[in-house]
Amino acid sequence: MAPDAVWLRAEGSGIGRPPRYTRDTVTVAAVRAADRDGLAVLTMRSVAAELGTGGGSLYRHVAGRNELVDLMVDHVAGEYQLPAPSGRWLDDLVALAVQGLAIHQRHPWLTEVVGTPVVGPNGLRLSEHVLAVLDAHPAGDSQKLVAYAVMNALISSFARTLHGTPDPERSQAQAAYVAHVLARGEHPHLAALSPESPQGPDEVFPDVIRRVLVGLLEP
Amino acid sequence: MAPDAVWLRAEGSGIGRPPRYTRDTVTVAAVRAADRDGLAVLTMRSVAAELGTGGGSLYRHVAGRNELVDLMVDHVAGEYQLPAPSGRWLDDLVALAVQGLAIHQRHPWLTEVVGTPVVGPNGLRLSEHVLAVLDAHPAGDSQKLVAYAVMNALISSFARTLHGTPDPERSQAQAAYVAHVLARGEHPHLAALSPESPQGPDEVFPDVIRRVLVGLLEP
DNA sequence: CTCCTTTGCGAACGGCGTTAGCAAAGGGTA
DNA sequence: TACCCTTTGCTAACGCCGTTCGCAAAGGAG
Repeated sequence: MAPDAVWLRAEGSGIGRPPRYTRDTVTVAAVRAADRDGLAVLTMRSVAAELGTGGGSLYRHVAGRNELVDLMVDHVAGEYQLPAPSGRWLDDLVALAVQGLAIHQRHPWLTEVVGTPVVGPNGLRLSEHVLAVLDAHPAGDSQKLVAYAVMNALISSFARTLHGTPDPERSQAQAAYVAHVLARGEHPHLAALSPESPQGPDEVFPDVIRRVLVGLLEP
Repeated sequence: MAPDAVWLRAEGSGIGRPPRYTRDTVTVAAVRAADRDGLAVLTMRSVAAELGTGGGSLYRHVAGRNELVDLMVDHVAGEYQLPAPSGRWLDDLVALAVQGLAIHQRHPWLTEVVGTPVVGPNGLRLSEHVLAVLDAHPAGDSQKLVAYAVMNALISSFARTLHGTPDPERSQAQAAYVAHVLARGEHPHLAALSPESPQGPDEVFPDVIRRVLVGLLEP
């Protein structure tokens, strides 16, 4: 028998010793620590220390680290503002993607989360809203879901390149290797790349999303 | 002083006790173990056991686990077949993306690798080839690089949905929660989704890639 | 006041990545 | 052949991680 999902397990039965932390308290502390230090160094003990307690105490409110990450992801998914559809689905989706990129910049650890997309209350609300925006669109369901998935993939991808590498030593070593290979004269197209890009990735992002969505949803 | 990248450090100086394993031997064993068990349970000790030795022995050939993963990624990037550009850049790029999806299906652990794209010899070869395919295209460098990044992001995203979740219990719990929320009557668009998709994601993949690339690279 | 349920918390367990120290294996030199 | 020198293989150990367990503490019900 599989255990219930987090969002189906009630908390605070009302009887017994009253809880000092809630599931949300733990989640907020974890998000704060991850915003500051990143997800790789986020341990149960560090989250507990954020609350002034020991590592084992969290397991009263959270089944484990993975579940805590799920809670964190859905928590920041609640930062999406979902205005009523304007009737112009393309504008609405682009605005949504821009919001997603902003959320990723506020919470850079989001790009370190791998796995399948977490569907908590806020994730479902977002999915529902995307489908509502596309309600009048003649495309089929699977086509709309693919567009949604592509949108999310591009948000993550752009956010990753915007953050840069979290390990400066690694990027330096890689840059040195690339320079060494390019100096050998092979890979002429790579060597001919202009080192400066005319505009940053965050400037072209809305246009990229718009073009991609047009390509996917305009016949 | 940052240490050199893996691909700049020579191995096998010719003097001293001859090595029993090479960097490539370790990489191949790690790829084999990851293909079988996944990246999450791939430990230094398990890779070493694949070679019949102890965990600490690997550090003679590899600086650490992260570097081993880099080697693995670049190793499987060598599976790309890079034929001469045909002159039809769109067909060439779509074929390349289909190859990438096949590589991800042969090595499902690739989707678990996060971080920045690894640039080893094979990764550089692939990038060079993409730029060669787009050589005659009038788009600017940054536009081509964005298209390349989008292509890779979509390959990973599609591969992830194709593999399904690695944890069946988790997906079952999430499905139960989604059913519970949908039964409450909110989220009408989500509830109205047809449970069956007319065609699998791998069938629509080439068309999706083609549409996205057209949207990005056709004015 | 006493029971009962729930929570907080520290210690402990197994496993992980990584390191240190030493034995082993071959080439160079006489 | 015998000896040195360099490089490799391997085991034990360290510190840290996620997780579990057992018990003390805190409040409501009777």
